[in-house]
Amino acid sequence: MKETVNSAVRNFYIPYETDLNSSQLEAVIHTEGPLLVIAGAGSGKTRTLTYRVARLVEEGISPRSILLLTFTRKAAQEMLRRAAGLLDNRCENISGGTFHSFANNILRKYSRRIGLGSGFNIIDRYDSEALIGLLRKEMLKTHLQSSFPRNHTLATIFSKAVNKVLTIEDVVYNDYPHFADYLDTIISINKAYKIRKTEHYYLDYDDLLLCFKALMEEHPDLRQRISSSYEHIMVDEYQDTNQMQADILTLLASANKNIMVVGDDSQSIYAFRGANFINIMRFPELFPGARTITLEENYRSDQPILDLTNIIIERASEKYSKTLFTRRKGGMKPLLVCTSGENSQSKFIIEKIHELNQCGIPLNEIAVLFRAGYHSFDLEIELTRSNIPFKKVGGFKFVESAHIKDILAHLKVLVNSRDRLSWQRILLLLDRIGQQTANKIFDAISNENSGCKGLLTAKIKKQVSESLSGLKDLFGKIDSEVMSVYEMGGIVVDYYLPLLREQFDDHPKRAKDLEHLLSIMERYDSLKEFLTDMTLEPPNTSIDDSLSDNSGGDDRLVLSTIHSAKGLEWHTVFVIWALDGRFPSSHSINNPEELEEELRLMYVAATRARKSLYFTYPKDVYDRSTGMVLKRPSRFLDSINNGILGKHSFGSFSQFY
DNA sequence: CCAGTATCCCTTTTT
DNA sequence: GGGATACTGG
Repeated sequence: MKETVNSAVRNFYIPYETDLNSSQLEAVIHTEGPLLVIAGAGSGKTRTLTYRVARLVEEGISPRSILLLTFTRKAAQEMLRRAAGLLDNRCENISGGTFHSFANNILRKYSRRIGLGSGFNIIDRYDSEALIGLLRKEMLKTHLQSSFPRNHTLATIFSKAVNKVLTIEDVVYNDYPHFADYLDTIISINKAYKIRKTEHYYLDYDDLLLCFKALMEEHPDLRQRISSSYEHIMVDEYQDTNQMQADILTLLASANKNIMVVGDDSQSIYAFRGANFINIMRFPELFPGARTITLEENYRSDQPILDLTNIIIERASEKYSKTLFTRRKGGMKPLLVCTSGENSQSKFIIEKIHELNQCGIPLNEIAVLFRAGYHSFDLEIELTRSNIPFKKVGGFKFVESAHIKDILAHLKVLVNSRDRLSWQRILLLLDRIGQQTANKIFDAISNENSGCKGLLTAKIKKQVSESLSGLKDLFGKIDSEVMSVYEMGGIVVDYYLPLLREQFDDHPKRAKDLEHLLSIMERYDSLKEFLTDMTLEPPNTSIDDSLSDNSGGDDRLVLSTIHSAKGLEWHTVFVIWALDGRFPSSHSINNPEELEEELRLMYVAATRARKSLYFTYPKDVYDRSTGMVLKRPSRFLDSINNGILGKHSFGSFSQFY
């Protein structure tokens, strides 16, 4: 390992000195000891990581002992692919993925050591809420008081406690003081939730991290083995990690201190998930002797865009100070456009897209970004009408729609027959079976103790038994030992189609989604793996997208939530609904911390643009929650002088306003 | 105990 | 403007 110190005298295949600027180069060749890279938007963060991966491999580090933790698996794959392009395909063997998927892999490997038996199911947020709801009903018996927190809120509280490494009590007192009276009940539901998860072999997202941490803490031999097997650790998007993840990193890096984290405190946008950009500020304390390198040269945006984004982020109160600069002078001034209504906002976008297209800008170089998934509904209708192909990223996911979850439930019980939530889902689809009957059937199946084949032999009342005959046939047909994932999926879909037609009036559309799901299944050899991926890394595209998948090819306009646009860039970016009360949402206006996160979100959106940037806001929108008419543009863009941000209006305005 | 109807809630963002 | 929950009739 000492030889790396003298790397300057070694010959490398990749011309690092010419390909990288001086800060990037410094980050790439600093391979020993902790390193913090503060990377401004568009400053070549991915480039730096990619070159560093290649550099480590060139230095002779075994790819398997390099760990690259990223925000999505796609990001990791993309980086490794690019590194392989620079060097060779050794780079593909690097261990990479999200914290959650990495934890999942380790836990599968050592599950027996922590009493998890041979397997576990990962439940998503919806399942976890459903389970909490079940327990709440069982425990409270009496009817829900309207002021008692909803399932969703309970799940949020539980999750925050885990991710911020706090007690339930802390979270309730800090963030939900109005529920303080219910504290005891909340705590006991949390306890019951934990117990129930163990009984059913469920791990929720947070448990993956929690168990992983426990595994490392409680088993020094495993900690030693795991941490010493990763000589180098790299973490991308560090500003979006939380306390729990920081703890895990400390454990992972306990054997070798070669840990590099990259992030931008100004782009921290996941506080709602427990992320805390303070993490990145504290890295030097956590790893004494850490080197800090700042990347400030922006390669993405033209000067006028950068002028604006620098002003936006200046309003943030706490940050590592850095000022981005570019050598790309000239270019178009960003524009703030007031439109007469939501629909004229959509019309404006469409008009501009036609213009851009005529100038030779391909559709896939244009993106429309928004705060929340539903903000694009009207635009989606207008785009379809104008025959402009698009793909939507973020918001509602394909796997979250009822019909997909139905299919997955049938497959989940094959893997884990104790999966009560899935059984419920399956059984409630059937006629004459409600909550109670479903519970009885579930108990009967569990008593058989013969996996999901227990359904075939379980003692169930005659009348009910008739409703079950179709389902029995189904499980009689499936043999998970010999069938392929695709085959099993096909059988389930055949069984399900009649139920689909009965249940949904838009069944033709949904049936196409099922075909899409089957085509995904074709790529998998193991059912377990398929189900894990559907929970841990589900396709991030919306339902509609699965239909338009084939039309328009790759040249499609991108509609995306700002969260899902992280790390990406386009020639032209439109940020719609830049209306005060929507962005920032009226929800966050009274909370300085939340408001600041909205500001960073606006910053992330604006810094996605290379050449042109538009903000649009419809005027005079009625806001239900506050009963106010929203008239002003986002406060993050208000009172910025015309020299930096141009102003326009579009559409027909009533003269009375 | 199921299934249909009334009512109330909230209404980001994602692993 | 929708989804989940509560209530009620059968």
